Amino acid sequence: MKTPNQHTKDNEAGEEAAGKTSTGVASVAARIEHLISSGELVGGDRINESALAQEFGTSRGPVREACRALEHAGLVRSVMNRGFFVQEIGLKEALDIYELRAALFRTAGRLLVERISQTELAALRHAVDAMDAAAEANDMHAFYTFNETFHTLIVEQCGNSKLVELWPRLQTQLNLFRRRSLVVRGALHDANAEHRSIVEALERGDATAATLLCERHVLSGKTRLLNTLTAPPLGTRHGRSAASIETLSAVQDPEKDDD
Amino acid sequence: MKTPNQHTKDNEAGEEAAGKTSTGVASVAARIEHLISSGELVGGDRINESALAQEFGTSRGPVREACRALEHAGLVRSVMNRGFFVQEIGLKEALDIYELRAALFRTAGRLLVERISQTELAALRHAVDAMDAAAEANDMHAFYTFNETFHTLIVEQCGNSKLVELWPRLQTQLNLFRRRSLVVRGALHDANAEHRSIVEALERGDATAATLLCERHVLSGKTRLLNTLTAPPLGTRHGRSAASIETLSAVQDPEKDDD
DNA sequence: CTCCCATAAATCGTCAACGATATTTGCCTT
DNA sequence: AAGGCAAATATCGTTGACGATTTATGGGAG
Repeated sequence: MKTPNQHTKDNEAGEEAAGKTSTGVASVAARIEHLISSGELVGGDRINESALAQEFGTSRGPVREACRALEHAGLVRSVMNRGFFVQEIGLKEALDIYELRAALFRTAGRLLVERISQTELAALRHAVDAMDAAAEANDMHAFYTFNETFHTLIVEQCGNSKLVELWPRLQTQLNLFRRRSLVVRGALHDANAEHRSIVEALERGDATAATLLCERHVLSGKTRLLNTLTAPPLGTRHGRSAASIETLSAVQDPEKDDD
Repeated sequence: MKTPNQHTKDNEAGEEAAGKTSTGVASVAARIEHLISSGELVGGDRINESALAQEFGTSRGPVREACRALEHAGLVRSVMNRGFFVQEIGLKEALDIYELRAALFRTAGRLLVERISQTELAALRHAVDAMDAAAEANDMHAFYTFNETFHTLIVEQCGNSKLVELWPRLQTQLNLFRRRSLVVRGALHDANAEHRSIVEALERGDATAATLLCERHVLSGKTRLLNTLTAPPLGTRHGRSAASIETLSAVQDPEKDDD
């Protein structure tokens, strides 16, 4: 898939998936980001520039630059004379991010109504159907994937470049929140019902409905997160099977001592 | 664990926790940002690392890191093997930023209603009154200043740290837009009327009104920008007086105090 | 035995230097 | 003379090294 032609003429030979037009720094930043999102680097952990440089087969310069970029991206913070630390995302900040995502998604929906095409609508419908199927099959990973594509589709087609630029950044920050993907089974159907109503609003061209539904969908996600946090961690509800609650992603924080 | 004996360092007190504490890099980034906002570096211009380094009395390393940070801040873009270029903000992107600001300001208003205090309300009222006075006196600079404080007050007190972090970044990006501060005289009163109604909604604790008014205020600003752009640059409309249209623009801030 | 201070190790922030790539200039060919 | 190719310049990306500061370690005093 070629990315739609932007406006740069000197962008040739699709380099890497990162898409950043810079240098190896983008690759290094991506790898650090992966280290973080994969859980190898947990919030609050210090980033050893020399070690990372050696691991990446590069020098400290690019690592430093990547960290500086990630700092403004909100993934790490820099402390004077002590280096870079992985940003810790507490519950408060996670909820704050949900608010921002709601605001952005709302705007995306509002803008998208005016310019959505049939093919994009079809793609959205497909994603929703796939999520329904995944929810039925209890395939959390598939659900998670199609959920992301659904949101990404809406955001990336809304036509607001800055919003497109901002959305994944918030998503990544949110992924720093440890118990991110603790999803209750029933919530999947709820969430997808919201997805479906969003698509229906888009089909009708109902701007106000799409706007409101998009906002409320994210805020519902915020509520769902709160529910999963206040609710007991494992199935005390039915006790039928641990499968009713899936921890899609590593709730692993085996050992973490800092400060 | 040891008592901090000699802590007589006269650094900027109480800023370390914010993450701003890094090194001279922050200072370099600030200076580059100032170079951009002051107009010495125009959109599309290339950033000569060596020259800047020499001008700042530092080396290329910090300059590079600062540029990398500014890249993720949206002020510059990096092109492989060609360096950093000042980001060009066209009309389309400026309008996109207005949409984002509207979404964020809307959320700020919604959140602020629940937690605003009397002192903050008083501060807002003071800003509005000052803006009215400035509008009467046709003092564009004062109006601009109090306008900024008004928005900043609302944003910074909304309680959403991520929003507080994001708002000034969008503001700075918007400042890259060339004819940013082309303001029609009558628009000042309109804008301040919106300000006043926002404050009134906040006083009443009317959440829905505050939310809507905040959003529409920014969108009105977007419309005002469009009007100033589509309208002829100097008063050919009424021809009454050139004073009816003020170009605050070239005003290029006498003193841009870095926060 | 505990606490405190001096010393040692580790790591960061910064710098100057080296190869690599883009841009410019000048010469040669048609 | 115009266009294209090749050398020359300028600038970038990266590297390794050097102080500066923080953290860990060990010994001595109370």
